Order: sequence, then C-alpha cells, then structure tokens
Amino acid sequence: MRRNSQSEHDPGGTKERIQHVALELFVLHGYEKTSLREISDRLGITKAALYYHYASKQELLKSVTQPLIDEFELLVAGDPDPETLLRSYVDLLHRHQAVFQLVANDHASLAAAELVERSVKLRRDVVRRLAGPEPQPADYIRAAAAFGAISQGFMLARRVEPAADPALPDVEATAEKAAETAAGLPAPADYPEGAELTRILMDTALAVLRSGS
Amino acid sequence: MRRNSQSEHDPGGTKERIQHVALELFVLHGYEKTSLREISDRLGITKAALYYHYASKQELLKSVTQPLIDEFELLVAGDPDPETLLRSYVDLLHRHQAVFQLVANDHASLAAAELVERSVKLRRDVVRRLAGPEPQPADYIRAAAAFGAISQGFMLARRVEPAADPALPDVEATAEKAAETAAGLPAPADYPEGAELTRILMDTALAVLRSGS
DNA sequence: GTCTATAAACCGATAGAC
DNA sequence: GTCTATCGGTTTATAGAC
Repeated sequence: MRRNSQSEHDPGGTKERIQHVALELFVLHGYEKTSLREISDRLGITKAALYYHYASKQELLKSVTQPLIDEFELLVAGDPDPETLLRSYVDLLHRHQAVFQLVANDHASLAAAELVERSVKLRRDVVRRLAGPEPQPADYIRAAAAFGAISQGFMLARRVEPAADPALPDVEATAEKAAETAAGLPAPADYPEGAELTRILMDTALAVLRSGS
Repeated sequence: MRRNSQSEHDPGGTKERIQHVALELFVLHGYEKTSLREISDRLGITKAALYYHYASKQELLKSVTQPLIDEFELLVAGDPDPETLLRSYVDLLHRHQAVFQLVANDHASLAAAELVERSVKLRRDVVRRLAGPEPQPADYIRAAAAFGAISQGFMLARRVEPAADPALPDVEATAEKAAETAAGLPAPADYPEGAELTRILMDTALAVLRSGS
C-alpha cells in the first residue's frame, strides 16, 4: 500500500496542511470569525479548492477536533483512579495543546463540531471520578477546581502563540502577539516542560483534592 | 432627578431588557453566532428598534461586558495581598456570573469588545500577585492554577443554564439543557453558595499556592 | 486538484414614515 | 420608540472548465 488515506501525519499532504492552517486561525480568531477565504489565502489556493478536500467548514472543524475528543473518551473509559486520570490528562494536553486551546476558549467551535454533549459527558465523568466515593456537593466543586487548576496552569506554560511567519506580513496578529509575550510574564519557552511540568501540575491538582480533608 | 441614564438597574427599562436578553444569547450561542434578529425577536421588537438604543452590535456587547472588566481592574489596582485578591475575585464572580461565563468561554466576544489587551493585563497582574516575591517559573504556573481552580470550581456551582422560558417554545435550547442538567451531577441549586462556597474555593486556591513548598 | 464564476442566504446597518 | 424596506457586504457552498 502507498499511503493510509486517513490520519497519516504526512506533513506535505494537502489535507494536513489545511488542518494545520485552519487550527491556527481557529485558535487565533475563533471558529465563526475565521472564513474559508482566510484559510485558502494563507495556503495559496482558492476557497473552492478547499471543498475538494473537505465537504464543508464544519467537516474541516470536526477533523481537527476529533483526535482530542476521541482520545479523551478512550482515556476516561478506562476508569482510572484519580491520580492516573490526572496524569493521563496532562499527557493528553501535551499532545493536543492547540486543539485544547481552541475548544477551551471557543465554545462556539464545540457547538459547531456537535461536540457539546460529548464534552459535557466527559467533564461529568472526570468530575465524578475525582470527587471520590460518596461525594458531597463540595467534593464536586473541589474536583472541578482540580481539573481547572491543571487546565489553566498548563495553558499558561504551553500557550500556543501566533506563529511569527516571516514569509507573510501577518498584519492582524501583531497586536495579540505584542500584548501576550511582552506582558511581563515568562514566555512559554521559559517554563518547565514534560515530566517536570507534569509534576508541578499534579501537585496542584492533588492539593486541591486534599483541601477538603 | 428622575432617572440616571446609565447603569441604573431599572428592570423595566428597554435598554436593560435588551442587555439581559443579549447576554443570555451570547452565553448560549456565542457572540458571533448570535444575530441581532435573534435578540429582537425574543424581545418582540424589530432589529431596527435595537439601533435606537445601541449604535451597533459591538456597543451592545461592550455595555454588557464593561461592568465586569471595570470592577475587576479597580479590584486589582488596589494591590491587595493574595488572599484578599482571591476573596474579592470570588465576590466579583458572584455578582457577574453570566458575563464571566461569556468572556471565559468565548474569547471571540472578548476580542469583539476590544477587551483582549485589558484582560491579558489583568490576568498578568493577578498571576504576578499570586506568584509571590521573587517567583520561579513554577510559581507562575501555580498562580495560574490557583486562579483556574477558583474560576472553574465556581462555574460548576453557579453555572448559568438556559432559561426555561415557558412563554416561548425555545426549540434550540432543548438539547443543551437536557445534556447539562440531567448529566448526573448536582444542579447548581444543590451546591453551597455565598460564604460557604467562597470558603471552599478559597481553600482550593490557597492549597494550590502552598503546593510548591 | 485547482481554477473562475456565481448562486443563495444571512448579516449589520441605515433611511424615512408614523 | 418602533416600524417597513432596503442597501451593501460577506459568507458558505456549488457548477463546470481545465
């Protein structure tokens, strides 16, 4: 066989290049604000050419968001204990930073991808598992707080910034980039990563869960 | 004097009714997806009538988001110690639940309201203050995690659900409502509120900040 | 696989009557 | 303060040539 037609990483593949550019623009401006013309312009093709590869804007969005949600569901379905669940979640975030940033900051994209139900269910299952046995209402709050601590802590350290594409003027991203990087906080590159970052985030989440005892 | 023309609560005032309906729809579907026709239909007036009260869709959005951001800035400008800052933040969330839910979940609305710079600056200042003196990169991460713990914990307990408006069929909200309320987690009304909720959230955030020692 | 051209729908916003 | 009518622009999506 020559090539698997789906989910192959082949960085030169047109479908993958479309996904990459689309994801970047979706994260930057939001799904609704990003037009197909914007995406095709950046790829140097026309809007109509996009439709050869994806049947609709919605399908393009789905193809981008599916890997994260599928893997998350698989993870939760394994019924892991709280610590394993949290550790796997941090690992998931590492491998799907940009998509996570998209769906976390742009609920409209979740809705457009028809992923609201699945993500609500995921969140429910995670919170339930973190809340422990015979949970009080306060235990659910602590579970959600632990989940939020990891998510927000991770996003500070591993935020996807507008790509400084030297080939294009990239006019519209200038303001955002300046506002975030020169904001007086360390740049993403300065934070711990990998195992060290995971350890820090795990400590915050476990501290939250223990804060009720 | 008869009436202050700005920011009076007068629940019968047309401007306030518009803000209320607009906020609800913005939270539900996102700013970009919500059309002025949708808002005016729900108010029983026409789209054109909206323009008598607000010069543009953007101005309507700004009028809705401004109270939260203004008060947040005032709060941070006071240079409070971490515990006071966190406590005031929880109080702020209590008084601006819906607006917070909007800007937290729909970054497109932040951008449209031209509030990205101010909110980035706010976040930076909060994280800095929570990170303590001579912070390491890991301290910033813990600060962001503490902030996220409070925000997400609060949102679980005080989430704004689609209004069950018996006067209108409210077709489009059915799926969302069913998915969220019947999801197997306590309903917002079942969680602690006020001082008790504040105490729980404060404990989670302080536990995160202490997790580095 | 990419193009030009265009259809069809919707949007924000304005003009002007009442 | 609300209405009807409409303008100008953009969007997603399709048809058909190459």
